[in-house]
Amino acid sequence: MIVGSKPKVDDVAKMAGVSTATVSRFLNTPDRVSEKTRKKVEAAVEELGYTPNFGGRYLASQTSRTMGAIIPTMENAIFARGIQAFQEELADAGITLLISTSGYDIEQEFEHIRTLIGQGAEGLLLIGTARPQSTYDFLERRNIPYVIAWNHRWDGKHLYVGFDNHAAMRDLTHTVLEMGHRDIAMIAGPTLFNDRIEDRIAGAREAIEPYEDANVILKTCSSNYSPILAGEAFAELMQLNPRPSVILCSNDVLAVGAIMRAREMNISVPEEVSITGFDDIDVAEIVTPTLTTVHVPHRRMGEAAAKMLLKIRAGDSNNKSVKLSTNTVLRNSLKNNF
Amino acid sequence: MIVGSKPKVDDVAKMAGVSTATVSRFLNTPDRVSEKTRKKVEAAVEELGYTPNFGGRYLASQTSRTMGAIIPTMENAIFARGIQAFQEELADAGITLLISTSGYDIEQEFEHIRTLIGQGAEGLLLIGTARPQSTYDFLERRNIPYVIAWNHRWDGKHLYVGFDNHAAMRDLTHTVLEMGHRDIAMIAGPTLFNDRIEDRIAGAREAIEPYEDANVILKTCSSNYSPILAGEAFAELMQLNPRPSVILCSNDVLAVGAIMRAREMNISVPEEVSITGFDDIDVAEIVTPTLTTVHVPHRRMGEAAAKMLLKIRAGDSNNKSVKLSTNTVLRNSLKNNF
DNA sequence: AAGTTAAATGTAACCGCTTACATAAAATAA
DNA sequence: TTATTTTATGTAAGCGGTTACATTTAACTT
Repeated sequence: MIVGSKPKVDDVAKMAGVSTATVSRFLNTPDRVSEKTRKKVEAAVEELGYTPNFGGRYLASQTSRTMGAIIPTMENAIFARGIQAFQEELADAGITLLISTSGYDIEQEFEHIRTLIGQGAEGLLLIGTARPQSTYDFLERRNIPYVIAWNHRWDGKHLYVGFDNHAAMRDLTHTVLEMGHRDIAMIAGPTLFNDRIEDRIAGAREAIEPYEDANVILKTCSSNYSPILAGEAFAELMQLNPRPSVILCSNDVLAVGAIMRAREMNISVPEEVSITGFDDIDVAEIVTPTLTTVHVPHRRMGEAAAKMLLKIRAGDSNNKSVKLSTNTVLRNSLKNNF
Repeated sequence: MIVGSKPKVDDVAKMAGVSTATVSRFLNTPDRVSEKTRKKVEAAVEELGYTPNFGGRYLASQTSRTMGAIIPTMENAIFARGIQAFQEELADAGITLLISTSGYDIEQEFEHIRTLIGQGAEGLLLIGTARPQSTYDFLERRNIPYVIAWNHRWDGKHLYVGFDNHAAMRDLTHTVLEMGHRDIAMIAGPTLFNDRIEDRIAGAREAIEPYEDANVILKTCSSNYSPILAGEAFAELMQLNPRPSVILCSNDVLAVGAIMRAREMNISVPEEVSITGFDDIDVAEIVTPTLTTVHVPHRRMGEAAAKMLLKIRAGDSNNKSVKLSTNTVLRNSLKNNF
C-alpha cells in the first residue's frame, strides 16, 4: 500500500487475515459476519481509511445509491429550496445526488439525462412535463423511474409530485376579479417547453372567461427570471388604454421587477395598479409593497419527491401522484378596484 | 437485447460489426477510428440509445469525469449562484457534478467528502477553510485535489479561489467610519467553523481599531440565514445606550432582517440608524431602503474554481490561488453621521 | 511491384467489487 | 459419540468497460 494510492478490498482482507468476500460482507451485510471477524475487519478498514470504490461496487452489485436531478437553474430560489430538501432526504437514506442544470433548454436536458443515467442514477427528478416524447421514450426504454415535480396534472401520464399550477393561478385570478378588477394584464415568461407557465396562464384565462366585461392582455418576456425584462413589459403595459388595473405576473421575480419599475416611473402600487406574483419566495415579504402571491410548499415538494423515488427504488411499484396544496397569500400589492 | 435492459459495448459492437475496442475508441478517441467505421458505430449507438456504463468505465479507465462540491446549503443565493456557474463550466468540459450540502455541520461535511470520493469525485470544491485538520489529512492521504472557495487567505496552505473577506469588510467598515460613525454594532452568524464570518468580523475590528473614540459591540445570531434572529438582535441593540448609529451585518440576509424589524419598530433607516450587509444578493436592491453592501462576484468565482479543478485534472500542477476582487456598493441604507 | 511505414482494428487481460456456490466450522440433535 | 443442521468463511466467476499489444490493412517509397 503506497501512500496516496487507494486501499482496496484485498488490502483490507490481507490485513484482517480474511477473504475479500468476508470484507464485502462486513461492508454490506454485517450480521452475516461473526463478532470476532467483524472486529478484525473493522480495525483494518479504520487503519487503512478504506472507502469502497464506487465503480467496482456499482459494476458488481448493479446498484449505485445515486439519484439524479435536472433543474432549469439553481439561481432561482424556488428550485434551490426544493432541491435542498430533496438532497437532504436522499442523504438520510445514504443516496448521493447527481445534479445538473439545463438552463431551460430541452436539448441540454436530454443530454444531462443521458449523462446522469450513464453515471448510474437509479431515478430522476424532473421539473415539469413539457419535453419531447423522445425523452420519455428514452426513459421508458431504459426503465428509469422518474418523478415530475413543480407541476401536477390529472392526465395520469406521469408520476407527479407537485402542485396544480392551473388551479392555483385560477384561484388567485378569481380573487383578483372579485376585488373588482376587469382590466387585467399578464406578464409571463416563455411558455415553450414550460408547462408550469402554460398552466398558470391557462388558469388565469379560465378564471377570467366568465367575466364578459373583462379585458385581458398577455405580455411575454423572453426570460422567466429577469426583473429587468419584466420592468420593460410593465412600462409598455402602462401605455395601454384602458390602463390595466392589475398585473398578474407568472412568478415573483417578474412581479418584483414590475414593482421596481413602477417605483421608478412614480406609479404607486397598489393605488394606481395592483401587481401579483407566484411562488412566494423570500422577497415577496421584503419588497415594498409586500407582494400578493401564491405560496408553494417547495421544501415539502422536494421531500415528497425524494420519498417517492426511494419507495420506487425499494421495489414498491404502486405509487400515486402527490398533489401538494398551494394557497393565495394576500399582501399589500393588491387592492380592491371598485 | 431485451427492452429495458441497457445496451452494452458488446451489443453496439455486434450491431456495427466491429470489436468492442473499436467502439470504445469511437467513444473516447474518435480520431483513431476511420471515417467508415465511425459512421457504422455511430449509427449503432444511436439505434440502441447506448450510454456507456459509468461503473465499467470508471473501473477500467480510472477516471470518473466527476467532480464534487460540498456547500453549506443551496438555499442561500450566494452559494446557489456560484455553484450554478461551477456546474455549467464543468458540464462544458463533460464533467458531472456531485453535490451535497452539509448544513454548516463539519461532521456531516466530512461524511459527504468520504461519500463523494467513494463515488469517484476527481476533485472537490469546498467552502471556506475552517474544518478539522483530520479532514485535510484525509484529502491528503487520498491525494484528492480540492479548491477552497468563498474565501481567500494569504497563508499559502491551500488553493483558494475566493475573495478576501477580511479586507472587504475592513474596507466597508473604513467607509462607515469615514462617514462619521463611531457607535458601531455588528450582527453576525456563528463563527464556529465559519472562517468567512470570522474574517469579516476581524476585518471590521481592524478598521475600527485606530479610532480610539469608537465603540464596538458584537451580537451573534445562532444562524447565518435567519432574518428573524437578526431582527431580534437588532431590537436588542436598539436598547443600548449610547445607541449604535450603524449596524454592520455579516451578510445581506441578516441585514434585511434588521431592516424589516426596524420598519416594524418604526425606526427609520438610515435616518436613525444605518445598516450594511455583505454579499450583494438580489434583495439588496429590492429592499427599502436599498442596502449598502459588499459586492462579491459569485458567478466568476464558481467559474474560476471549476477552471482550476479542470486544470489540475489535466495534470497542470503549478496552480496559484486566485483572489477575486470585491467592492463596496453604496446604497441608501447607510448615511453620514456628522 | 515489392518493401517499408503508418493507420486501423482485433484479442484479451485487467480494473475493484459482489455474490453464487462450495467448503469448513460450530451448534444442535439423536 | 456421531449425524445433521446451521452458520461462517473462502473460491472464483463475472459486472461493463479500456487499453497494451498483436495483427491486419492501407498508404507511401523507391
